[in-house]
Amino acid sequence: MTGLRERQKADRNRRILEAASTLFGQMGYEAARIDTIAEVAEVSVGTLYNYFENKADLLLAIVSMEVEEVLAQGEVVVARPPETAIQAMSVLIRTYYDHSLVYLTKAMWRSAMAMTIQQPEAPFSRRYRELDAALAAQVCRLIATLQTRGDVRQGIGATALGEMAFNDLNALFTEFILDEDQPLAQLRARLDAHLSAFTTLIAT
Amino acid sequence: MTGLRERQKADRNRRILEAASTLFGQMGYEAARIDTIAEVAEVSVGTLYNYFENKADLLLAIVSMEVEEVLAQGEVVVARPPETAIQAMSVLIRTYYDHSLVYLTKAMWRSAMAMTIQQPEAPFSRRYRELDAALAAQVCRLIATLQTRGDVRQGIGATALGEMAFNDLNALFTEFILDEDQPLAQLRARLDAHLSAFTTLIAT
DNA sequence: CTGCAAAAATGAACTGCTTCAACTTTTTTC
DNA sequence: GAAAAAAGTTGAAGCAGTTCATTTTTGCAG
Repeated sequence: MTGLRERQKADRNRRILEAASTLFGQMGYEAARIDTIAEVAEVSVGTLYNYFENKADLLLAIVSMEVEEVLAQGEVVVARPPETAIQAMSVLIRTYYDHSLVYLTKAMWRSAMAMTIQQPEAPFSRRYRELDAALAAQVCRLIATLQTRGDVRQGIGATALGEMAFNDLNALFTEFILDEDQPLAQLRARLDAHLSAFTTLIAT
Repeated sequence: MTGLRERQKADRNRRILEAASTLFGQMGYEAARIDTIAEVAEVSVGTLYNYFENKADLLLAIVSMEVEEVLAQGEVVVARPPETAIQAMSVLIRTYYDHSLVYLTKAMWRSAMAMTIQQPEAPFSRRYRELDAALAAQVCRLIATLQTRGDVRQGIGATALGEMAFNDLNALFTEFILDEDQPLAQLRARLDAHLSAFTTLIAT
């Protein structure tokens, strides 16, 4: 693990990710040229392509790091869920939403989403879907907890409910990302409206 | 409307769509070259780009025609919905699902979806989202009918329920499209599982 | 330390979508 | 019906992402 080759490899990987992250943020995903990223990372274009399958793959590596952070934050909420069912759901999903534009722009999200759809077999597309599934599972676990606590009616699996909720909240997020004019506040408002309807359905 | 220029324009448009449709179907979206499409349509590449913004836009024009057909078929179901709530929903959504691979391949769907996300402002992306909204509205209308008929509980707006259901069914469809190995039968099975949970939630 | 094999880096060439300045056709004007 | 204007067509050049044969570097055995 401490061989020269290993260390150089890890370092190049880091430099590429750092360069890409900076440039995507500064000038947007589309405008950032592979040549420029390679130059800033101090590797050749060919080497960059030894480390990442293509440009979108590089972006998805960055997106994945972002989602991993959100997952960790969500874990805190699930561990100690707020009082009411609607509050608990609202706090968890806001954790997701509020974090979404810290490191990434809407354009970056759009490109990342587009790639996972277009090339579902690429390694980082798989990783992205895994993380997405992990987020959905987190929502399911929250609902299961609420069910145990007696805030959500029995008779329907927490997984079924959680996946339904997640799919809905994901759709809201996608619409938010697609509309450059929609502010985060509006996304939050729409979230609350949907959660209100949903919790009415599932409340005891 | 009968000026020479108008007629030539309509004819070129038709020829391009026909050529693209044939080639996408025959050899797949990625493998079909713009040059080839232009050649088959008997126009120059430049002309093709006068009629369509880009390759994906051309694909979306074809996808739109497909969705329009599905919308018309769905209208028949909504006009005379089957006996039970779960049957009604199942029949409507199966109308959507079953029709989806008649003219389009999974790869074509993936490319179309990816483009609407990546370039939301392109004219046919807007059109695609409009059609998507029309499908969602159709589901909402079905639920409203079921509500009037007394099969679905009052107190929650049919639109809220319909949109939630649609987002869920859309997510199922997206997973189907992303997985080249998943057969239509499995999508139908998953649909029934989700609808079962959903109708339990919303039934009177 | 030297030579050899394996691994990795390199960047010029390639690919296929897209653009645009020059050209052609159609319509309008007088 | 000729001339001017408007609309539309054309294909070669441009562009940016990607590939791959060549070169360089690293690890290892003798």
